Amino acid sequence: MTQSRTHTCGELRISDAGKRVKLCGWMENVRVVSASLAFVVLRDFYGTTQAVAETEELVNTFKAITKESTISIEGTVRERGNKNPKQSTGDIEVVPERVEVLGRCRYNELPFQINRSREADEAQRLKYRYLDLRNPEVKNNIVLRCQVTAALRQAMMEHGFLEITTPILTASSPEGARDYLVPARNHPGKFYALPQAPQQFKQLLMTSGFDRYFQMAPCFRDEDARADRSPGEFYQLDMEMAFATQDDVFAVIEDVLPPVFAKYGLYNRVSVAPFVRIPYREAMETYGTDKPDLRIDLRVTDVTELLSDCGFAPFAESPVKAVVVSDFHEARKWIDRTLSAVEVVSGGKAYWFRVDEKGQIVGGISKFVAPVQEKVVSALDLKPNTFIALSSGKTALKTAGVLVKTLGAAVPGHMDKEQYAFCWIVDFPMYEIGEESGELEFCHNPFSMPSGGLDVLERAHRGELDPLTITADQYDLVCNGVELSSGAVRNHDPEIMVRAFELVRLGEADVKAKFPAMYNAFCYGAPPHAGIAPGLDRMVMLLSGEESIREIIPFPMNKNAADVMMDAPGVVTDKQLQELHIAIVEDSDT
RNA sequence: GGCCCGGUAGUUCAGUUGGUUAGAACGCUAGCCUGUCACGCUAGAGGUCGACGGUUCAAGUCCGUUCCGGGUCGCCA
Repeated sequence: MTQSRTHTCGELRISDAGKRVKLCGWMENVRVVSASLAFVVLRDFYGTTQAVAETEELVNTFKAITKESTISIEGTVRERGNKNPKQSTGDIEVVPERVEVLGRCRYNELPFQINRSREADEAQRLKYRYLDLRNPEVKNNIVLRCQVTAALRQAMMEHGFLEITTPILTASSPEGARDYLVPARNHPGKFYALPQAPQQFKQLLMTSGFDRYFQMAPCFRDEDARADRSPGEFYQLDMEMAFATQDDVFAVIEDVLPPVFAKYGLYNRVSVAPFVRIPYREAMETYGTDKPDLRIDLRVTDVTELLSDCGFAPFAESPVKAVVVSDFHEARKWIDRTLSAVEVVSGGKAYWFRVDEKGQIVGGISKFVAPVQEKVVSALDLKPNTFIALSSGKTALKTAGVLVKTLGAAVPGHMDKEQYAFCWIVDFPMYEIGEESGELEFCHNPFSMPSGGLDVLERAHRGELDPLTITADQYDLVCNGVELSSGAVRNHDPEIMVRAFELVRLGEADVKAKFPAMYNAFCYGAPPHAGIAPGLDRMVMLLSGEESIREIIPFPMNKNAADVMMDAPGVVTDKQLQELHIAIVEDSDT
């Protein structure tokens, strides 16, 4: 290229008519109208511009170039005879005098058509992600991600936070998710781990006196994927504040996130500070989940007393939960389809009956409910045309939560969709009875400060208080039913830490063994501190409206944590293995 | 690891109770077309129906096994 481009493909307007320009880009399409008339669409990052070929020679030149080759076009801008109001550059076209192929596309058939790549098979898209990203619809999500990242970073700095990067090669942490391990060449038999989160480092920074820390932190967890959970790696807006309480953290988040959501999201209605706060137990009881979607007006009602004796076997000696949906007019087929979708998602059974237009209980398990119709109708205040979905057994609450979410979204009139509705889930329990062990265990993480501090723990140790009633100063940030983040006021006191561990039959030695740096550091005078880490990927998902997390990651891995484009994970040479003191052992179990 | 859904042309899909030569759209190739913009028209090429095994006179279709992809439960302090 003797001369660089003068304009981008999204730039030229009617006022540029007459100018001599040079454009570069991908040749998206050639529309051949006759032997001596063709229109060429040139695309780059910024947009598309049409060029016109008006001689047989030029038409043949373009016909000979494969689509998606990169080319440069030098020529003159001209007002179009037929303008295209749908295009920002639709008033003009370029009459080429010189066309040069810069990078020839060697294939006349691509794995998928660029402008329709979103419809293509996902494995193909991921293998040819560099082609997929040529599609403006796909590319725009990545642009959005950059803008959101930049806006969050700027807002955090305006709030006095310093961005500090923490190690990627670090120590394996004993709890939580599976670690990604990295063999240490100079330490035979030893491994680094990729951080599941910069948790301990940010707490150490607090101990060092960095008052307000944040980081666009890469986190690595070797756990299975979901539609909203990328396998392997993800990013968090990780932050921590010294001498801070729960309210201080909430205030920062309530100040930082809403403007970003309003500016870059699909909806400009966004919760304002203070966000609704819902205690964990209340959320579970009324929404059937710890990540309620406040845009939905349905609630879970406990009907155990009302229905456990109705003779329907699955309700006997089991909690029974109901979701009452008013103004319901869907058909039987719809009900079957919707409830079976609920069962797939929740893993539990869903039952139903409804109140018809005459006020009679009909359909589903009505045979069992009709005999106690009066009691049920008055207890639940049932009006005609009401649908009642029910769940029971071990998964009653969870299934009810899925019912709320599914029915709320599917039945007209129960969801005010076009908004970002934030809430805080607070007062998480500190301890629970472990399902396998049957003994007291930490519910979430042992870093959180128990509400009430040392005093509460001492009372629990003395048997004056059920440890299961102890809550932690721990909180989740939820938006539209999506868990964006967990956070907590941390336990910065070694003594409280030890006492907290002792309740689950561990002691000082265990604390020291598990978190040596943090325990030692806290023994040198640590500030009370608190923090949170909203997931960047999930936020961008909400803002873009995408339902798959892969749509907002530049180069995502597939469900099985494989990068089919780079062929990772892949085999390595024997020499590499030797240097790392690694021997491959075949799986022997059958 | 369990469960659910899917795998048919380069791509996205249809394919009825098993039945003659497996179709459509887009894309591709060729021809026609002087203002297209999802250009249009005509013709053509393109298939190991994921793989293996079975049932049957006959399998894309039924059965079994297996591989791959997605969703979900477990898991994700």
